[in-house]
Amino acid sequence: MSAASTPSPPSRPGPPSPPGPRSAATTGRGRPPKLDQVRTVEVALALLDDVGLDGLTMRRLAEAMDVRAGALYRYFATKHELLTAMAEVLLADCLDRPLRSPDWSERLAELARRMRTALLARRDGARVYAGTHAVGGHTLGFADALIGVLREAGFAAEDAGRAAFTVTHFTLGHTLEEQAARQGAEPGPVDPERLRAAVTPGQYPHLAAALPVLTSTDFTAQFEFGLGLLLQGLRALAPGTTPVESGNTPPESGG
Amino acid sequence: MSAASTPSPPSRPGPPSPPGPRSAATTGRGRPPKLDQVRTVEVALALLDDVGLDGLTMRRLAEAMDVRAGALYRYFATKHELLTAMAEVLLADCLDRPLRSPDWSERLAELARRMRTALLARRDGARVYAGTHAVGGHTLGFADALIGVLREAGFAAEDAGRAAFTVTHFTLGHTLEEQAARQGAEPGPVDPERLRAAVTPGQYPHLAAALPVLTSTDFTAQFEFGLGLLLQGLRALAPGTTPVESGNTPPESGG
DNA sequence: ACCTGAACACCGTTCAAGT
DNA sequence: ACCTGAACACCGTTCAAGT
Repeated sequence: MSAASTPSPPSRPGPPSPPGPRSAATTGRGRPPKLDQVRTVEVALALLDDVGLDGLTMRRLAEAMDVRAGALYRYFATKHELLTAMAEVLLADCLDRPLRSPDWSERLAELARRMRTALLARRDGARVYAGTHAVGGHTLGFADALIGVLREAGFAAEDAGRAAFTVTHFTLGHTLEEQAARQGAEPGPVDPERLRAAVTPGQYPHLAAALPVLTSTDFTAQFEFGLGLLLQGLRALAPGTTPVESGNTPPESGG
Repeated sequence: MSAASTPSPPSRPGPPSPPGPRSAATTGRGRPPKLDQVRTVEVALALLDDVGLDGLTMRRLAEAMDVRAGALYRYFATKHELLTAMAEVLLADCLDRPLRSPDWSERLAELARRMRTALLARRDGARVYAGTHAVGGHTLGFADALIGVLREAGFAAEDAGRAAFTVTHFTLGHTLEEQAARQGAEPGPVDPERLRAAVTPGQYPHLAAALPVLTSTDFTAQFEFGLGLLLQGLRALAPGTTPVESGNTPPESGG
């Protein structure tokens, strides 16, 4: 809602693509198109929630939009391009409200939590995100915010970039596993059952000892633990860490 | 090679599966089968390197084994089950040599590095691993080793389990992105080019400042940075950290 | 016991032709 | 300009029938 920018420019640069459909009427002549990029992505995301990534086909999406499958290819050159547009929208709400905490590590944590929440909000969201490389406004804006928090904390651009990668990769890996565990991993029976059966205490003593936490469904606690480790490591690495009191104004007050 | 254990027991427990093919001759009567689980997984991994995960179909695998596609279903109930067996073999070499370092955090790092190396060793290895939930000997053994290192360092089983998850999720997320970046993300042009084009310094000042590291191809440095953050966080959390000297014997010398 | 042949119910993608 | 109809070249999976 509100002032969310469109996920990608309407006219694609590549020569093999058709003229360039906008999100609404193009010329004003003739009847309005039944399809457009924005609505197609919306319907695709709704369908994703219904049938999952493996069930999301161009034919089913076309049916949901009351159109033949071939018509979709006027707006997305490939299914992968559609998935990329979907991934872009997944992150749409991550920056819709300000980061209030004065503590940079808390602001960083908040961004990571928002990313996890955004991916969890739709069925197979993490898989969609992992399978694409969106470079739209939401994705780039999120990455910019992540690096921005770190640079304002005094990190050099290089370390800030690396740390942002680390946080993103951990969040993606965690959410991928969480989402797989939450819905029984596509086919077959539930995971903890198989794990319990496979872990023979004699062969895997440490695994057996940790079995309660390994089969726990408190994924938030798991995520916070990992995030805490990363933040702890970052704090130890942070430049100019005056141990306590003050130290709130960023070194560059440019932005 | 050597004494690598078979990835999974030959007879499957589920009632809807056929009798139970072993890896070689079953009765000794009749001509030997053209297929078996172990060889099928080997050929599938070789085919994966050739054609990638998206090109790996049951029909192509069957062709590579000089058999019709239907025959594969005597050994694997679904394609997903085959992929799970492949994922299991991916980690086969992770524990084939001892962890020599006396420093627990270095042993943990070594395990994470071996996991990354194992996933990178085959095309789309990280995607195969992420898409499955193997519970075979190699996967469980690796998890047991990870938790074991942490418990020997004095961590309680619960924290050890959570930390093992964190390391695994980071490694998976990183390797997924690394492997995607290494081969131009399936279709389309290379990523850094699109990223450079999309990052307008005015809109994304922090992204622009970090662009060199974001488009760097030194993935090992990136991985080591993230791993270092995690280890730093773990060291700060480690119980009974006698700063230097001795402290090598695990709290329980049972196993 | 193990595999073939043939089918079922789908896929993503292309493109002439209609309107 | 936008969509349909119809096809192309595939998929995963099942299962009677052969040997």
